[in-house]
Amino acid sequence: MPELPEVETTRRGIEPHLAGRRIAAVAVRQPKLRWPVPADLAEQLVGQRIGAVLRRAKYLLIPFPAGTLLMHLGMSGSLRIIQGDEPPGYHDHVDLVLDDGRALRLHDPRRFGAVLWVNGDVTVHPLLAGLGPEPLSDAFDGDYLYARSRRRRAPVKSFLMDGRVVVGVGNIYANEALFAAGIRPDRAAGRISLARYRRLADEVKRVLAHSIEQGGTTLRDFVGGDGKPGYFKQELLVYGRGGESCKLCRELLIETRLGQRSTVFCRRCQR
DNA sequence: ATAATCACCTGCTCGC
DNA sequence: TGCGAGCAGGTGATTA
Repeated sequence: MPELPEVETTRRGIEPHLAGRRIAAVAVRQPKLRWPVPADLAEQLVGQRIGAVLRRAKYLLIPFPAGTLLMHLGMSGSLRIIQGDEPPGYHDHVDLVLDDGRALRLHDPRRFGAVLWVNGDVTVHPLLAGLGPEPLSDAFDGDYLYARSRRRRAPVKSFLMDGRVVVGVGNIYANEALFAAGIRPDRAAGRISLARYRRLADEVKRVLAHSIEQGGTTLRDFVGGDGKPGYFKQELLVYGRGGESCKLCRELLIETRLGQRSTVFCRRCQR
């Protein structure tokens, strides 16, 4: 479910309900996520007051004086605010119970998500230390992409989805941004001009920012922290449309596989 | 260093 | 209706 816009939508949805609250209890019904949920999580969190909910890449971070709660939604995770007496359903693995009788509940069928406690400076944690710039920051632009891509033979789509290059560009938005920029996803990253990378960086920013405005892309049952679905899906131009006709030129869209990921493009509009 | 593949896990759709 | 195959929004670990 979650790409960057969905994670950001979640962050915006839950933060107002968490800020200022103290954590009254922690319930872990299934500790086997991507990594084990720490057995001493409650000891770190109970009694602590939440100030803010931050995001770095697709990680959600809740900082405390002694360390940071780090969460990731993986492929199928979602977070929502519930009334504390709502009984947990199947795949409702973790609750952070708040002092106002509500709770933050993690639901994650595939369990690729994570809930970790990081002591001290979270930015030097191995999961975060090597990450590339945020796509919506000024550090990410066409000149940066061009410089990082020289002599790289991997497909530009794989390059764009590499978190060490830039974070937060998942499969949906990589497909969409490459279509918008008119670049074939299987072109070698090192063989694309500066001008075209400038266009690509602009389209990545535009597509992500617009999707965040729409509340993310709802596939299956994603809902933001406020329970509202995302509205971006209806605007997807290529993702999930393999075999259908291009909305710009009517050519049949090609669906292939790059780096094990479903890839859709138009061979007329993208070169 | 870079590129490709594997792995984690459940649920759903498809073809037979 | 049942069953195996393949696929799904991510990304760290492992292998060439």
